[in-house]
Formats: sequence, C-alpha cells, structure tokens
Amino acid sequence: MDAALDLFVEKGFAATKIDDVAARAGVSKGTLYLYFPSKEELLKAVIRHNLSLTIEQGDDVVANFEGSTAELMQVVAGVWWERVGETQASGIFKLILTEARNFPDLAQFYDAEVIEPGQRLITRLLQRGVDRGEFRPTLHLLDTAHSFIFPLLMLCLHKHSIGPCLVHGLTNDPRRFIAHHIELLLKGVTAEPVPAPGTS
Amino acid sequence: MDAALDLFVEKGFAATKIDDVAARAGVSKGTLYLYFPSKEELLKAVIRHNLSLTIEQGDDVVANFEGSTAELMQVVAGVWWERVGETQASGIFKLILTEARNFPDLAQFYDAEVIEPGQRLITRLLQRGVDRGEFRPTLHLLDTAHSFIFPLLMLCLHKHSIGPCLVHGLTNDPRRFIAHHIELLLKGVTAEPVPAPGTS
Amino acid sequence: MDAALDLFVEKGFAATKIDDVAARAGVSKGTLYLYFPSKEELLKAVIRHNLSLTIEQGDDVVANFEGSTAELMQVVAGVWWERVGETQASGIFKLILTEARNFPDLAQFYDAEVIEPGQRLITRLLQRGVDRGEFRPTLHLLDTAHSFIFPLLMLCLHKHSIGPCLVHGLTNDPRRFIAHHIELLLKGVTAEPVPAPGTS
Amino acid sequence: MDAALDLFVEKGFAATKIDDVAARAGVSKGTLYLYFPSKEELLKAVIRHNLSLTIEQGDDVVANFEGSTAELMQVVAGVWWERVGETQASGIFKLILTEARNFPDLAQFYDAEVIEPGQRLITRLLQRGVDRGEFRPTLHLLDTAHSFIFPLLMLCLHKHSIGPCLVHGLTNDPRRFIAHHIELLLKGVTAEPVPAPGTS
DNA sequence: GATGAATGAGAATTCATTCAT
DNA sequence: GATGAATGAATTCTCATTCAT
Repeated sequence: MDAALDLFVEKGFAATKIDDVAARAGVSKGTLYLYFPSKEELLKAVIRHNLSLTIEQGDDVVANFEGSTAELMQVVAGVWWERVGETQASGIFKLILTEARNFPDLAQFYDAEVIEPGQRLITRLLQRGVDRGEFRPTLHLLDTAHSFIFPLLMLCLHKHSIGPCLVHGLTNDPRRFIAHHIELLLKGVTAEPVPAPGTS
Repeated sequence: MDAALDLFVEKGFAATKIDDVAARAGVSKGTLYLYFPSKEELLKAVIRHNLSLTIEQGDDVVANFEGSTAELMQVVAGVWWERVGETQASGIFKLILTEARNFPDLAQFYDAEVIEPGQRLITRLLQRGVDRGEFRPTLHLLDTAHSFIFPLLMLCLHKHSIGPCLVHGLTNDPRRFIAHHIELLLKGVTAEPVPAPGTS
Repeated sequence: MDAALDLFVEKGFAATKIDDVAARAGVSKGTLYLYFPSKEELLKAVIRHNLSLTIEQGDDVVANFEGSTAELMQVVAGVWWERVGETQASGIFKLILTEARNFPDLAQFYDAEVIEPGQRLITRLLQRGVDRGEFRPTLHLLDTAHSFIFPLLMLCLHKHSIGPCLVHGLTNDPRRFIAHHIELLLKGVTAEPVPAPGTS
Repeated sequence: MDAALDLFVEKGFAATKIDDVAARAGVSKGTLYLYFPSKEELLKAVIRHNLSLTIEQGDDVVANFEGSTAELMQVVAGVWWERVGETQASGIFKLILTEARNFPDLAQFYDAEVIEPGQRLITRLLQRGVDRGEFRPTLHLLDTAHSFIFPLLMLCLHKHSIGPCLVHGLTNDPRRFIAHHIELLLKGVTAEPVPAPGTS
C-alpha cells in the first residue's frame, strides 16, 4: 500500500501501472491481486488506510492545552505538519483531489472522515479563542478555519506536484511559512494602529 | 480545446479518452489529429492556451490604482475570481497540479509564466502597502503573498474535485469567503488592542 | 462470425482465444472489438446469427407436400441434413450443448427459437400421418418426435466432436443412416407379422 | 474426482478452475496437485475412472437372458438408464463430446473402450433377434444399433446442458420415453397392416 | 479538410502451477 | 501428507494513432 500510495500520488491513478506498484512493493503482480481484487479496490484501500491514520491525529493535542489559543494554533499546525505534511501521507490530499470526480464515493468518504472532523477541530479552536476574549467575536468561524487550513494543504499539494519539478521550490522552509502564516492571520498585515503600546 | 480542458480537468489526462474529447467537441477523432499531433501535444496546447489567458489579467488593474492597498487587494482578488475562478479556466490549476510530475516541462512553463509573475504581482502590491505605511515592514513578503494566494487556488481546486461530489459544498459563497479571507489577513484575528477606538 | 463459430465449436468458448478468431477472420483483435463489445457478446451474436438461419428452414417444405407422410418425413430429414447437417451450421448444436449451462439465456433462446418450433414441426407431421390413417393413433407424439430427431442431432454432435478424431467414423454414410433410421421408425424392427395375427 | 467430474461436465474443462474443484472437494489446491500432476491429467483420470465404471455394465445382463429379444432390449436400456443415465456418470458423455477435439487421445480411448464395445453389444443383441426370427433379416445392424442408442445418449446430454436451464424439460419422464422409443423401433410407426398381407 | 474503420502495443486480470512451511 | 501464499505466463480488453476514402 505504501508503494501504491507513492505511485498513485506521483503519476495519478490511471497512469499508474499495476506492474509498477508490484515491482516497487517487491512482489509479483499476482500477489497484488491476492490482496486487492482490482486496481480500484487497491486505490480505495490505500485511501482508507491513510485517512484513518490522518484522522487519529488532532483532538488529543487540543484537549488539555493550557496556553493561549494563538500558541495552540501554532502547536496544532506544527504537529500536523510534522505528522502529515512531512510524511508520505501528505500525498493523500493530491490523490483525493485528483480522483474525487472519478470515484465520487471517495469524495464522500473523505468529506465525512477528514473535512468535517478537520473543520470541526479548527472551528472549536477558534471558538475557544473567542470565548477567552483572545479573538474578535465578529469572525466568520468557517471562513476563518479555511483561511488557516488551505495554505497548509497547498503546501502538501505543491510538494507532490510542481515542487519536485522546480529547482528552487516556492518555499524553501515550510515550517517557517506555516509559523508565519498563522502569525499573520493572528496579527493581521496592517501596520500597528499608531501609538497603541502593542498587541501580540 | 475547451472540450479537452473540461475532460482533462474532470478525469485527468490519462483517464481521458481522445474519443471522448472528439465527441464532446463534435468532431471526429481523425479531425483532432489534424490539429494536434498527439494527445500530449493537445494537453500542452490546452495548457498554453489557458495560461496565456490567465496571465494577461492583473498588471493593468494594479498600475493606476489610487486607493488604499487594502482596497486594491480586495479589487485584485475580486477581478481574478471573476475572470479566472468563475470561468472554465479555473480548472487549469487542477490540471497543472495533477500532471506536473508526469510532464515536468509543463511545470517549468507554469512556474515561469504563472507562478513567478503572480508572485511578483502580489509581492509588489505588498511592497506598495509597506511603502505607504499601510503594512508592517516586518512582513516576509513571499510568505505573505502565499498566505494571500493559496486559499484562492484551493477554491479553484476544490471546485473541480471534491466540490461537485458533495451536496453541501464547503463554502456556499466563494466571493464572501475571498473578501473575508483578505480582510482577515489585513486585520488579523486577534481582538482589538484594548480600549483603542478602531483599527480597520 | 464464421471464424468464431468454427473455433467455438471446435475448441469450446472458454478455450477459444480472441486472437485466434481474429487471425482466422483475417482482421486484428481490435477490429473484432469494434463490432462485438466482448467475447461473450460475440458468442451470442454467433448463436443468434446461426439460429436465425436454421429456423427459416422447415415449414415451407411441409406446407404443400402431397405424398405420403412417410415420404414427407424422408424429405424433411433429407433437406435438413443437406441444409444444416452438412454445413458449418451443424456445429451450433454442439456449441449450444456445451455452453448452455454457462449462459442460461442462450438455452432459453434456443428452446424458444429452435426446440419448440422444431418439436411443433415434427409433431404436426406425425399428426398428419395419424389423421390420414398412415400412423398408429396410439403414438405418443412428443416421444416419437424425439425418437426421430435425436439421432439426427447426434450425427451433428458426433461430426464436431469425436468424428474428426477417429480414422473410421461411426457412420461412413450419414445420408444412408438417416434414410435407414426413418424407415426403421416407420416400419419397426420386428419381422413381418406374416400370417401371424399380431406381435406387439 | 467426483467434484472434478461435476464441474467439468457443468462448465467444461477450460472454464473450470482448479480452485473450484479443490473447494468443492473440500481440500486445498495443493492437495489436488499431490494426486494429479496437472489439470489435464485430472481430466484424464476423471474420464478413465468413469468409463471403466460405465463399461462394466452390460454384457453380463445379456449373456443368460432367456426371454424375447424385444424384452431383452427393454431390460438392457432400463438397466443402463438406471446405472448410468440416472447417475452422475451420465455427464461423462457431455464431457467427452465437449473435449474430444481438444484431447484427441481421449476420443481414441473412448472409442476403444465405450463406442466399440457398446456397438458390439447392441449389434449382438440385434443379431440374436434376427437369428431367432424375431427381427427382420434386412436390418442394417450398425445403423439400427445407432437408432437405438443415440436417443438415450441425447437424454444424457440434454440432462447436463439445456435441461437444467428450462423450466419444463423436454421430457418429464425419461424412463417412459426410453420404453416408448424402444417399442417404437420394434413395432414401427406405421399403422397395423390390418389384415393386408404386407406393407414394406 | 474531414472522417471513421482498422490497427496493435500495452494494461488489467486470471489461473495453473510451484514450493516453503 | 497437507496447505495456501506466491508466481508469471497467458488472455481479455482498451485506446492512441494511422490512413484510405
């Protein structure tokens, strides 16, 4: 399944040959069919497997955190990047994106198992900030959640598509970008409102 | 080429059959080969065609703008969404993302023709804001540019992948999300710095 | 379809390779798939084609016959052998027999299109004989029909199975056998009752 | 071997999977290869086994029979149907018929072990009838034998091919058909020559 | 210029056979 | 003896590409 994930992510489902998956996995084509009844089922298994891994991350980090919500968001993003973004599993996002329309049930599954829980996690985080008076109460929670998440996902997508093709990646330091992105969202871009002592 | 774009975006390059492109275009398969020597060349033509369209947007909007940079960013994003995000051309991002690793020269081309100019445009915008004292001078320009752009791209990607498969899309109003996203980056999330009368 | 019939009859459906059919037909494999969507559909087309040919024989011969029913039966059998038994179409019986259980709808089709009409034809013939006082009225019409028909079918089956494998076929002269078989059924085996009152 | 016989008869040799044979026999695939070196050898073993069973029937019944030859033929047919036609062994005829051309040595074997002895048996029976003045001396012995045997074989073939696919079989009572068939051959179809001196 | 029938290389899938346990 | 996981050759089916009309 690791071999399949790699190749599906790199080449796309249709362009990946079963022989290549088998070869990379170090088994014969026949063996693959011993465990997965078809190429399509292999895809589904790969996705199910990787999503279940992905999902388990998250909630425990949040539960007992003590510090400010700003710190918490940095921590959550950092942990996610470490456990997902930097691993092979980061490819799953490209795979889903690529194959969603060809296998709509995958999209359903991904929505239920990743998008929904993910949105809920971030939304709760934001709510925590609002409740504690750290964040503006006028925030649109869902939109804000997307502003947080989307760039992180783009990092994963980029890593598995254009990234490897370019000599100088678009960001030479993803961790720095993530920290900066979150800080940016928290503080905003605009210059300090003049004489006010300081905010962050 | 419109037919090809649609299908390439929907199914991916490998999973798209020349017959289907021909059928959707209302011509025969032979006719397609009259104009494009191979499926791969068709792909490249489709991408070149749509990128050249994409790129022309932009710089003219910026050049003579008079208002605040915050306003300018809202305008740029709005125009871009209107001319790219809402049109068929929005699919090109998914296509590039999907096929970049299979056709590395496409990635090069896209980098040179879209990424670089795009980054330059936004970077200049941000610099304008800094120069005019509107934005913090401590901003990392490139990272900030990415924070602005990535969610817009995700909107396009989503629209052509998981979006059509879900009953309730992740955002029912992309324009509102875009406005909110840019406002968010500008103002930041954090609560008003105490008694200060207003910030925005 | 002739090529397919030959090979299906000779080797059986499962043991026949599409490549071989194509080669014998003098076209490429691809061309075959241009006209028949799958091997199974090719089988069905072959059978439908040959059955429609088979069925058209028959009734016209019977309609306006003037002579004795005994003569008529000889004529019917002779014509059938000439038009079916001696042609390539004779193989269809082996094919049906072989594949009926794998493709039950074929069996249905064959029953409706061949068995039923065939039985009706022969039954009517026998009835004609009874009506004209030529045949015993105590005959079981359907059983008798089968006694007539079965050996002719066996001739076809044999011709396409064991026949070609034996140096001396089981019958060196099918026409003579058919004539003899029908005469036998008509007259019976038992010695002339000469002066004796009755035998049965 | 029973499992193999069943499946070979039902599906044909090529369409039968070794896995299925093993599964039905309740052993593993490997075990099958412990006893039969290849699928083909399994086929041959199945056929040899069942033919040897088939052949042993017969001669002893005939040897010491005392009654009329007409009665004897009914007895022979009845016993054969009971011991072969009604058992699983009846499938062997379909199997031979189906596979003869793919395995010509099977055909040879079958000819030597079944056809020849069978023909000889019936021929001797008919000769007995002629010798005893029961049957016409003008009979063509071999043709007549075939007229006797073929319909019985067709019954077996039908039972394992089209029969199971039809709701109303072609004959709801095989024993009655057999009795009728033999009676028919003995007496003939034609009406009693009443008092008339002769008919032939 | 346009067509669509024909091609055949290539990919997914099957299944008889092997062999380490 | 028995097993069943592993194999890969063989087979069905697909589809980009060609070319005569």
